[in-house]
Amino acid sequence: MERAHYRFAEIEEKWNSKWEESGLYTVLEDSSKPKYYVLDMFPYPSGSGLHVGHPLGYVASDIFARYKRLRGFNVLHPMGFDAFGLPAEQYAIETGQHPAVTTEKNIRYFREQLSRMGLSYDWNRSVITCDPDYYKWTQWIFMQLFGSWYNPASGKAESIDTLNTLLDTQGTRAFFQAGTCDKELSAAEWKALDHAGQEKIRMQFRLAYLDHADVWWCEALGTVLANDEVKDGVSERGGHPVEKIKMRQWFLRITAYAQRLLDGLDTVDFSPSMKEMQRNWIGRSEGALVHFPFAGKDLSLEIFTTRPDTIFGATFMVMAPEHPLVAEITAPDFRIDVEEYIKYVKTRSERDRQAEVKKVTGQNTGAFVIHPFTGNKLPVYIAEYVLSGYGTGAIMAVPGNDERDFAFAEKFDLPVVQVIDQSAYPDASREDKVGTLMQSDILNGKEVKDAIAFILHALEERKIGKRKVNYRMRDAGFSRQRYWGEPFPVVYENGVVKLLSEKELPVALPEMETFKPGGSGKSPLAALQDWMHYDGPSGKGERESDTMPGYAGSSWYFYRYMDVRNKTAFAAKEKIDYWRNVDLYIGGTEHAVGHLLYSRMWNKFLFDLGHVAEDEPFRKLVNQGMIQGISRFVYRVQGTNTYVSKGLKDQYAVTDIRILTALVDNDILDIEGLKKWRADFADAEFILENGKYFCGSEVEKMSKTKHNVVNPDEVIAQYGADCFRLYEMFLGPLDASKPWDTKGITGVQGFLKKLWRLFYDEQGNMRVQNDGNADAESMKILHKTIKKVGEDVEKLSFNTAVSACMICVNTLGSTACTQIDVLEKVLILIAPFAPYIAEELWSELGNAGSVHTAAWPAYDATWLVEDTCTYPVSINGKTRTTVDLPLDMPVDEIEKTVLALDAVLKWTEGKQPRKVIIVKGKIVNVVI
RNA sequence: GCCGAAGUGGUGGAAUUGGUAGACACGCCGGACUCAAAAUCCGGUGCUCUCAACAAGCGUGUGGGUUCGAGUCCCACCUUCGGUACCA
Repeated sequence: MERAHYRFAEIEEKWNSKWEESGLYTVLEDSSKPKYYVLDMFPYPSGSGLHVGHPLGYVASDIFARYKRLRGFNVLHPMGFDAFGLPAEQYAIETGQHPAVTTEKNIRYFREQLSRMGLSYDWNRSVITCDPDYYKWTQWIFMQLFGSWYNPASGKAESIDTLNTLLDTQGTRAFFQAGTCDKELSAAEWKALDHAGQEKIRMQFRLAYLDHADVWWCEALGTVLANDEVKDGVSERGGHPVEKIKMRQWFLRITAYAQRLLDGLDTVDFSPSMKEMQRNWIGRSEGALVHFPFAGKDLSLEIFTTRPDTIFGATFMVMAPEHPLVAEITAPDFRIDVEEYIKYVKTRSERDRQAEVKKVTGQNTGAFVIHPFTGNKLPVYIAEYVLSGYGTGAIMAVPGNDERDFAFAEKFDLPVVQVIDQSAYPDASREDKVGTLMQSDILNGKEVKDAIAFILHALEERKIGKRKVNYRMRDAGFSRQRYWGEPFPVVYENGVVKLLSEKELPVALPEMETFKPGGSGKSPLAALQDWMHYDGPSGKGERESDTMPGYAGSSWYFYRYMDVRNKTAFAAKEKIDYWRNVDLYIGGTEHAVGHLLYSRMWNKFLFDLGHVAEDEPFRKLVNQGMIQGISRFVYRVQGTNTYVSKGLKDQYAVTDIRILTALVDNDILDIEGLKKWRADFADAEFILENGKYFCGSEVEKMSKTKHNVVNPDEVIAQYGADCFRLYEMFLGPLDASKPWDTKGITGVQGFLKKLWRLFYDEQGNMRVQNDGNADAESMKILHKTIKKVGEDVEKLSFNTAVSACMICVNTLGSTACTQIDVLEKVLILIAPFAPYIAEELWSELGNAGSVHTAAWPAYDATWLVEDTCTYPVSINGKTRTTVDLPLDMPVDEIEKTVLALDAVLKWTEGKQPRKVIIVKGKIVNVVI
């Protein structure tokens, strides 16, 4: 191989196959080394392949994994594919290609792309969620969830058997009182129930259970739609009307874990903002349940409020339009209007209902409730701003202390009563919990905090209501009316659900010709009558036609990596005991409240049952930012095929048109390229500036339709994987979103060339020697860099680490350092970032082993000491001069020297300074 | 709307976490090498006034505040991005 130039293509191909042959990244359990588990959020293998945004996190985790290996850890660093999902199914409906086929093709392409990047995954441990050997265990975990309940007494999940024992001996009374069961039964009454009746009660406890819930139904498309597929109240495809309908569906009782999910956040290393998002999502609030009896009926309205102190300010009630009592309590004269309003609400998304605060809608039901303290009659309304899923689906409206209630009262001309005197708090808003109660009978004169405590006591004493901790989070919907997901391992016998036996796992997804919906909102599977009808070891009945959602397979995959081929368990106990949990998890913030909460819940559940070793799955979480694309625009003069350069576009009426980003270099358009790109530009005319056409640009999400996608394959082909990796990191901090502009890559390319040049001269002769004479400047920069890069990598501040490497190589170039000890250490520092070139040069120095199994160098602090220091001298905050002083000069000595400087005397005009500010032994400011 | 984040030169970003703003790169300008180009190397580059230098002034989204000192802390606002429960 010619040595004069850095030939990345040859080097990378050579080492890629050598590493694979030698199994360099194969990892086994090894109790002699500390373990470290570095995990990437696995990708959904979409049809368009990877773009330059995907590898950001993968490169970062790879650098960290390599660094940890150099530090002596046994590192588990796997990768797999989250392969079930909606896009593959939609593609199948459109093209008739089986999702399994397209998914497999996509995965192959993803793997090929990933393998070029020099990522040190142990591919032997790869998982694919749509593989029956994998989803067998997803189904198995579902069976455990179905067979378990959350025992509030022990604070953890237990087998449903312990619930049966409790019910047999005590009935449901205690659960009824706690609000977790809707029937109050004695032990005898419970025992008297038939199987179906008992199962109905047990359903209220199981961690995976059946219930009814809304889905978006589109009559015209004959299918259930995802929220994403509904825009502005109509289907995104075709613009057909949609409405919400109720369907029987599976749920996971994640709310049982609400408090533990909240508490667990204190034990993990997530960013404060990530914890905040999860806390807000869980949304714990302390308040009260209060019963307001309906006038003239033997019924009461149960409401939840966080402000029981304002109960005397309640002037009306608002129920969610979906509230089960609405039909029953509506007065005859109001029935038509109420039904009309409910129909309107059915077309509204939950987000719209909350988002449009300016638009106040609602409807009087004609019913009244009796205020339990005053005996006043209060009208009852329904309104979309009250959601059925939160609290009890009904509120007492206190317009004096709630903005939305106030807006509602104004619109419907309802009374507003001020019950809190906030005059002592002029800056407080209407909703702040401060002030003194007034017009509130027994609460008058009390501060809000005391009033809350007092009224809670009064409510409980009079049996009108009780304290209640409420969570905003709802149970997780676990059914999808889709084909491309895990089938449920259940059978319905006369409408009563029952698990299949473990021996029948996996319940394979049956083959299908077409993937069209199964009619009346059912999944495509409903059309497979042979499959739907079950007659096997577990009895006779109907199967479940719904499948599990995307998050089922992704909620536990990190355990399967520990023991991918296990046939008898999702992972062997001893492997889980070795690897325990994920030490560093890297992925996007978009999963903050979805995937990260579900997988934490599954983990806690598996932990309760003794299947895993740790209560939390992820010790440390780092969120990488999104890499955006730069969209380029040309400006067409309206009604012509003439395009005007950006600087002149204001003189015309123009339409902005996105063009292929690759056709633009440094804002200047390649006109010939554009003409060839698309036929409609073939005979376009251009109005130029200084003989050039300047394009506009905008930073946006990378997507095919915006023509701004940059494919890593092309970048790697042109610059090499090492260069690509370095540039991904050099772009900016890991957690920031930033646009990709390939132009800047020449900077890191130059760095790699300079690195090469440290080892080979222009004739290709090796320059490195072993004469033991590195000059002081080389030693200083080396040890400074070891310290800096080590600290930066620990902080995952890879952009600054790369900068430090650049400075180091530049400096060693100018000192003409050829000393082997120095250069070997530099190679180890660079190895995690640019594994190929480091390996090549390392082996060229005559090393037998791999640079990736070397030891991270230690720095020698004696080389980091400076003899003098430049002190800035500021006077009244402005830097007036600087002075060089020895580092070991005592502080009072420094002070004397500085105060004697001409520049200082000039500014103080001989006066004694008022104050001398010294920070870390430096005089930074002299105040006159 | 609600929850979370970000805003620093022409561009990506750095800043010891309250102490010399603009490290390191890209781009641009000038120079060397070359018949020429590419590549490479050297120098310059926040803005304003100035032929230029010195000096000065202004500068971290906007408006206030705290401080000897604010990109960093506090208050209000603007813009952009992520999530908002069936996209993954």
